[in-house]
Amino acid sequence: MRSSDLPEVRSLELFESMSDSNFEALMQAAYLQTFPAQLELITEGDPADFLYVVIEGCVELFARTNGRESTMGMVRPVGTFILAAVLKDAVYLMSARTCQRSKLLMVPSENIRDIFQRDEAFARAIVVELANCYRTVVKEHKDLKLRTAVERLANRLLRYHTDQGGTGMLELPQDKRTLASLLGMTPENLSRAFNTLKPYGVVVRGNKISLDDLEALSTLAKPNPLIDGRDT
Amino acid sequence: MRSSDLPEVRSLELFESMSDSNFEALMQAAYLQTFPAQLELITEGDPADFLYVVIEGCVELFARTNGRESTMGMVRPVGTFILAAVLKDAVYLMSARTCQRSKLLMVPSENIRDIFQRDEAFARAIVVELANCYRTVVKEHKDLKLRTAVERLANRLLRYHTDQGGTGMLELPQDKRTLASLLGMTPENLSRAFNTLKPYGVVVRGNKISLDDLEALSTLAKPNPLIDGRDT
DNA sequence: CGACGATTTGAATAGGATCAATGGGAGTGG
DNA sequence: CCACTCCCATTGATCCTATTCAAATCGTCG
Repeated sequence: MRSSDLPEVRSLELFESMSDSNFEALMQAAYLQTFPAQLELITEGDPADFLYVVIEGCVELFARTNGRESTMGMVRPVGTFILAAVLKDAVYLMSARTCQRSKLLMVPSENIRDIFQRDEAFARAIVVELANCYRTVVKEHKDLKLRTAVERLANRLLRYHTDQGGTGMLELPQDKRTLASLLGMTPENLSRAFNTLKPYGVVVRGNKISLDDLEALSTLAKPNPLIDGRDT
Repeated sequence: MRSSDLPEVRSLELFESMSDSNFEALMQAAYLQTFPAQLELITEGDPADFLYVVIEGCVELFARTNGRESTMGMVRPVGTFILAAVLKDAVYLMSARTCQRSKLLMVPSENIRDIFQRDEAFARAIVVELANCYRTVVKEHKDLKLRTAVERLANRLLRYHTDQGGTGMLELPQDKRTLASLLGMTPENLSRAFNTLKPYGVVVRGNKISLDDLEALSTLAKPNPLIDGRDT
């Protein structure tokens, strides 16, 4: 792989504490590749051959069953996906596709497991990463089970708003279609949810949103750090 | 703690590969305690002081927000809960209460983190356990997002049926009220879902169910190992 | 037997999905 | 630069699912 990409990978929490030689070994075995948009990278049910790291672009995790499909998450630089399947040497539970042209690092899962056995610091970093993944999904699950569609949207807008600096403006980081699926609703329903939020100061112009009455929106949304929090 | 309980704890996947001395140390620091039914053991948002192991009885994990409440999972002997919060030294994301009189082992989280640092085998076991937890929640999340209430119930019945030996009979391992919440619906709706399944050979007598037409039920349920599978 | 909680049933409502049709850019090709 | 096309998003109408509220029934435990 190109060494210019190494620093950002190395600085990933997952890789930063491992030994130099083990990191070298991992990178030796890894592939760095650019994929076009809308390419299905992995399919649920397939054996986990690689751990993926998103270097540039964006990847959508999704799941299918019985003809239906739902977006499970989005991965942006610099983030990894399907770590659990790799560690367990199991099949993927989710499929993944590129949203845009994307540069991905693919680390063979054998090498991950191998070095995991030998590098204590790496093993510990993996635990932290896994625990984060776990807690993220638990929060999403709570979100879905405890809130209505409008509440989920309201809280999501507040989260994006905070992430993007809290200027009263925000940009949706994905299609409304994808956002709808991520929030567990149909595109039509998302559109109506935006209308429902209009009286709360939510103004939509394409994928740019302005929040003109944060207080009202927060009162409706009732954000909860144990669901919406970044880290807690 | 009582040494008669040690073997079953020791044989937990999480503890079985760690060194004897570290296991001793963990157990020295741990408390074994019996709690009455319906006692709230931990509350989401509280700091994670202990890792819990269910020795006898049953514990319900649940979450609350904004006045609503939902069952997130059930833990039976011998299983652990809230490992991720303990490892991250973070707050609990879920609350827990006993369903029945239950005997629990409480291991101070400091000791867990301490030995996790020192015992490589333990660290590895933790990764496996965490990966399992993660994949379980992902499956539950897929279940909720991709299936209707009736489908969720049908698949759940098939799973219990298999777990209990596949004799055509099964027993619900919890209240219908709790099952409903676990499946993300109201008790009333669960009752109606059972009625919907009657033409598919599902006969309900209290918490005892018989499945008289497995083929029809499976055709409706379309079970998917990537959602319903125990281990995959 | 009586009381209580859990479950079931019924009726009305609300929330979301589906189907169908329209509007609105972004990109393409003339 | 403009017209065309295509896809996404929105809107409307309707249907279906699930929730809510209310009441009846069942079962269990004192």
